Amino acid sequence: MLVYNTLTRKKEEFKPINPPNVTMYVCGPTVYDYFHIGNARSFIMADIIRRHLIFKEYNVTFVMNLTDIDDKIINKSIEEKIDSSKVSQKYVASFFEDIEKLKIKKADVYPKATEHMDEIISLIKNLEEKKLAYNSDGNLFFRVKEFKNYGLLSGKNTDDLELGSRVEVNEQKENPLDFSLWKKAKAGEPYWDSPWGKGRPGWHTECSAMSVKHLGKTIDIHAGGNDLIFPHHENEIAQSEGCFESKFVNYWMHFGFLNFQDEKMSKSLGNFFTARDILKKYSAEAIRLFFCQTHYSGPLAFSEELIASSEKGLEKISNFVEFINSKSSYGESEGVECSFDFDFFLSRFVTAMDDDFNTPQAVAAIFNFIKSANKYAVENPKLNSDFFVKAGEFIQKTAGDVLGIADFKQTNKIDQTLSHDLVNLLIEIRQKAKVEKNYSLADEIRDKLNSFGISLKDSKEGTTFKIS
RNA sequence: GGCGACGUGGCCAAGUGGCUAAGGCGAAGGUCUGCAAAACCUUUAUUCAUCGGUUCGAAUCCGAUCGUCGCCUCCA
Repeated sequence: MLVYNTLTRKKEEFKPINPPNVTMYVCGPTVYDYFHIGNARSFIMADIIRRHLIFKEYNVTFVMNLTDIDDKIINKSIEEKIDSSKVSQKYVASFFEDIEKLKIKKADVYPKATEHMDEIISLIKNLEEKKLAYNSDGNLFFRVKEFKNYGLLSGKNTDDLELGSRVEVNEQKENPLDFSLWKKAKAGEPYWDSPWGKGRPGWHTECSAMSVKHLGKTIDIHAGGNDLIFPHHENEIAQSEGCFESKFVNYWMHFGFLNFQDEKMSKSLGNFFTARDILKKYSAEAIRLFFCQTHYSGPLAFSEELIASSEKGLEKISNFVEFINSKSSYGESEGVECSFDFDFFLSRFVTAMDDDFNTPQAVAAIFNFIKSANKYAVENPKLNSDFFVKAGEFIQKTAGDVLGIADFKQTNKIDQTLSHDLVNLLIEIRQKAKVEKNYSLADEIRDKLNSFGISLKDSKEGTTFKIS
């Protein structure tokens, strides 16, 4: 398996520290608002990477942090005149609702910053003892100049950064590049007690502290959006490696942005759609397929038309699932032996995913499979059920388990409900009407069913239906 | 100013030195059907922003030009 590593700017052979175990940490949301569809891209692609590692029989421990204390949360609590913990609770709850709707597997742990104050404080204390951090009137800062590898991940050198005009000027800092580890509480702000007085952790500190606590000093994969490379991940490396004196992360993975109208979708620009709003119009599977059709690392332009076209593409998969479903349960056990080469298509899919999670190629492998399997079934009308069972397994493994854009098992269950028997009964009655050339009755049955969202489809082998 | 990504058919998007340049949407034709809808099948880039260069051979490597975007401040 090859994985592109931001740190080395190359694709590298993936070698976990402790195979078959893999430790994976993904930067989660700051819970001050609903997350937008651009955030969803990162969460979904991280989910797919994890699912593929599981498919490859790795034992993955997946951690996603929830930043539940920070300036934006405090601002929101002031705006809405409620306690900051109420703000974070509300958006933690909505976060879980949304990721469930997006068919994202739950992480093994969702550590919260506010529940790891001891770990955060001891990390900062350690840095202070090593002179990598200094206290400036109750605020703790990291001394960037003392950390040799600073800038390695983002490809920046400290001299260039100093020349940049955008570096924040803060009288309390020895150097404008130094970043905040602990913020002294202002009047009215939430606070935790520390050796330096009342305050709260800086943004970066929590990830270092929680990653080591739940996954260990050195982890296999740390992932997040492109915009986290600098300064967030750069600062995490400085803190963690400064504190523990061992390598923090072996593979750094970063997701490209979702753009809208030629600009990065972001809260601050206001050009965003929340994931929950998009979910009102489009299925989770269509959203996931839309993201899979572009490689995770590149930019992706968002528009409703594009999601709509993915929704259409998805129909090709769900039609195929329905087709094999209708055959696998009733299929003949004594038909023609199948000679279809399932392994060829499965290996194309796996090869694509093994090459730095190339989901566009993996999706192409699925569509190629469907096209060939359809053709094969047309050319070999008396196939035994073996073919359809294997086709179902193929879809379940690839589109189901790994990409999360189809669920063969679930559809299969629905097939066996009473409502299906009832619809089939109506189809039988309609068939009799058709034989008697009573087309007005036949059409009436079809139209009525259609008005309930059940569309009938006549073909040579009989009538099938689809519930929308 | 520093660093980085990108420019492939009507739209989206893989491919990064050599078989016929994946796949999806759209479009056109066909099969099926009492009609219809759906489904399925077939077709749809001698060409990869432009101009040079390297090479037996380049969308793929090198250089220049044009254009787009991102990071350097909170951001997935």
